[in-house]
Amino acid sequence: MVHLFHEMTLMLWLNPMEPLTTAQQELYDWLIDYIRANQHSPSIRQMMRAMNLRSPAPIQSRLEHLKNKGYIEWSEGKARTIRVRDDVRGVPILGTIAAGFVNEAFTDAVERLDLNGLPIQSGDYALKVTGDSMVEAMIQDGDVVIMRPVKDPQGIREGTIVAARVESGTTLKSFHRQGNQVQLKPANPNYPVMEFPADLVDVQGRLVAVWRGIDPDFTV
Amino acid sequence: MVHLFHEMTLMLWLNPMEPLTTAQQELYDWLIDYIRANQHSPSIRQMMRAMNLRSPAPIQSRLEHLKNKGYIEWSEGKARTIRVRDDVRGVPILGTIAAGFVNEAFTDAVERLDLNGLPIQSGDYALKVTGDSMVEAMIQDGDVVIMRPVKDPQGIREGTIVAARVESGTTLKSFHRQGNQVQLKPANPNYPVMEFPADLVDVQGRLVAVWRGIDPDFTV
DNA sequence: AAAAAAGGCTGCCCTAGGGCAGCCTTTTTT
DNA sequence: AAAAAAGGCTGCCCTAGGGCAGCCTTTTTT
Repeated sequence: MVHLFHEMTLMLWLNPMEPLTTAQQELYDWLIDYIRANQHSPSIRQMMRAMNLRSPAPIQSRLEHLKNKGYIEWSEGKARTIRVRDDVRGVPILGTIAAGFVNEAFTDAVERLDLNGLPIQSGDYALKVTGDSMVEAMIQDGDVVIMRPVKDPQGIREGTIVAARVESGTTLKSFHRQGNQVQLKPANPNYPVMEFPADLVDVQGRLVAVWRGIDPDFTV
Repeated sequence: MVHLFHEMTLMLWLNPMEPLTTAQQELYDWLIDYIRANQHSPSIRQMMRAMNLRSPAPIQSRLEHLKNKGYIEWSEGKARTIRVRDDVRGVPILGTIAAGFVNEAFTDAVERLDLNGLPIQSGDYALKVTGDSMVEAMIQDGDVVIMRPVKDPQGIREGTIVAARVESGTTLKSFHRQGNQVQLKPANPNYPVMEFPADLVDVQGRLVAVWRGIDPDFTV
C-alpha cells in the first residue's frame, strides 16, 4: 500500500515536457533563478561564465535544445530576450480535489500584493477544489488552493489543512492525530470525520494560499 | 455630498510618487506595456522608434529622470536590463475594508494558474478585508480582495459584491436595487441590510478575485 | 560495443545597442 | 517675462553580446 502512495507522489512531479540532459537542466534552472531574481534574461556570456565554460558555443547549443524542447524562446539576434514559456510561469494546477464598516477612506497604497511571487515558493502546486466539504474553512467549490509539499509529516500541526491521499482517493481536509490514528476532518457538518491508521495517510501538501477568481456571470 | 464622493474616487488614484512630465509618462506607460507583453525590456533604440525620435539621447534623458524619480532601474551598460520597481508590479493594496472526495489521482498539470497576470487587469486594486460581515460569501477577515473599478454603475448586476462608499464609510457588500434605493447586504445574518438612496452610494469597485495567504501559525 | 547526440573549445566576425558631447528648441517653473 | 528644466537632434564612439565554422571529447542511446 505504502508503495502505491510513493508511486503517486512521484507521478505528481512527472514533467509532461521532453526531458532535459543534465547540462540543459542545470542551465535551465540557473536561467529561471536568474530571471526571477533580476527580472531580465542574462546574456549568453553571463551564462557561459555561470556554467564555467570558456566559450559561448556550448551555451548556444543548450539554449537551442531548450528552445526546441519548448522550454524557452527568444527574439533572434536581440540581447537578453530569453523568456520562459508562458505556461511554465506561475503555479501548475495539477488537478481537482474534493473538498462592518471602516470609517477610514481609501488613500494611497499602504502595501502591495505582489502576485508575481510573494507567498509562493518553487515546488508549490495548485489544486482546483470541487465539492463543499471545506466550506466552513472558507474554501468553496471552484477555488484554487496553493499547496506546499510536506517534507516532514511528523511536523504537521494539528488542524492544518492538507491534501491527503488515502486508499479511496485524495481529499482536502483538516489534519488531526488521535493516538496512532489520523483524523481527516471536513469543515462541513454534513460530512463525516474520517479516521485512518497513520501509515495509510499520505500527506501530499499543506495549504498555503487560496485563490478565487469571481466569475461575473455567477454573482447572482 | 456627491461631490465629496468624487473627491474620494480621485484620491484613490493619487500617485504617491514624484509626478512625471508628459513625455516621461508616455515613455513609462509604453515601457510597462512592452515589458508586460514581451517579458523583457526594450532597447533604447526601440524606445526611440516607439517615441518617434531620431536619436537615442532624449530617451536616455527620460530614462534618467524615470530612474531618479524611482520608477525604474537598470544595470548600467547592459542591454535591455530595465526593470520596473518591485513595488509597482502587482496589485496595489489600497487599504482595508469591513467586510467529498475525488478518486482521480493527481497526474500532470491540466492547466496553470498564472499568478503573473491572468485574471488581473491594469486598474484593478486590492483591499485587505477586516471583519466578518461577508463570511457567508466565503470572504473572511484578513483576505485580500481584488477589485475592479466600475465604469457604469447602472450596469452592476444584482448581488454583485462591491466596495461601496456611503456617508458612514466604505464597505464590502452585496449590491441590490429596490426602486430608487440601493440595498447593501452583508453575507452574515448578524449584520443588518443597509438601504440608501441610490445617489448616496458610490460604488468604488466590484469583486473580481479573492486571495488568502494562510499563516501557518494560525492553522490551529 | 558502436553510433549518435550532446558538450566543449578556439577563434573570429559583426551589429545591436549603450553612452555622450555639444548645441538648439520647447515646455515648465518661478 | 525670465530662468530653468526638459526635450530634441546630430554624430560619433565603442563594447556587450549574438552567431558560427570547424574540430575534438564526453555522454547518452541503441
